[in-house]
Amino acid sequence: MTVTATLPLVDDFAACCAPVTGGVIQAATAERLAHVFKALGDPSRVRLVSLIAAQGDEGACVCDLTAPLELSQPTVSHHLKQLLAAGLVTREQRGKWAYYRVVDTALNALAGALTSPAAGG
Amino acid sequence: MTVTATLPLVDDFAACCAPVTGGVIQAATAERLAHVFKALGDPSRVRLVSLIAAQGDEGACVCDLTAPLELSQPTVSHHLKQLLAAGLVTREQRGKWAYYRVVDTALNALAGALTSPAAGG
DNA sequence: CTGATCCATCGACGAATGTCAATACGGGTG
DNA sequence: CACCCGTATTGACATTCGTCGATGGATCAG
Repeated sequence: MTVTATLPLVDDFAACCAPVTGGVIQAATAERLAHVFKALGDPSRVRLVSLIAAQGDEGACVCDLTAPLELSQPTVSHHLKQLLAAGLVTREQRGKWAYYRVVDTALNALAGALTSPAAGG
Repeated sequence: MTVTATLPLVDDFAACCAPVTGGVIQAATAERLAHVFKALGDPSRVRLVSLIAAQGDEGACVCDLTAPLELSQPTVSHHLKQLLAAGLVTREQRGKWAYYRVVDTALNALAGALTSPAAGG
């Protein structure tokens, strides 16, 4: 695994934090990264992440998310499912409500896949 | 606009670096962010960015990109167009060839939209 | 000018996506 | 038990997307 790139896009994204910039990434890695990016590739889902993040540890239930997005409840559930599959949020059933929380480490890992390896080599 | 979020997703992505975590983002901001994320939401384009980044300042021409991706030349051009529209790469016509380069600042800004405001806020 | 090379655009096609209304599931409440 | 409420799933639909082959435009070699 030669390291010649000046860029980012971790070579082993799933393996956490990824020292990034490991030259050209593998096809499988690209697929995993693209899956996460695609989850953020819709305005509604970006807003969803922002709204959920704004609730912090408390989490946000679906009923709080439909109004600000002006979307139907099934559509919101659909988007949440994709964010969940991408590992960007977690789901916890508390009584009758489902609470979603943002996975900060996932966002940080994603950011790490984008930025240079701190030029530290 | 109250600032209560613990999260990211810059409130003014286009305005650079974005102090991020400015509470809930605007719909327009979400749209711009989603547009960029969507550009990275395809495995081929993620690999493309990685391949181009590996060429550094020299840049990469299309002819060097079709083989590793095992895609037709029109398809690669199509993907490059999207990356260009998202501001993730630049295009420079040098003689007969078109050279693409990665825009590091765009990747950094995107990463900034994902990470917390350094917990300093 | 003729031909070859690099690249972008066009047209087409199957597949995936975002959205909704309707429905089903599961947990509280009476 | 029956009923309501919050959520997920299903089915449908128009739109977008990823891909290719064919074509066109621009540049370099003869």
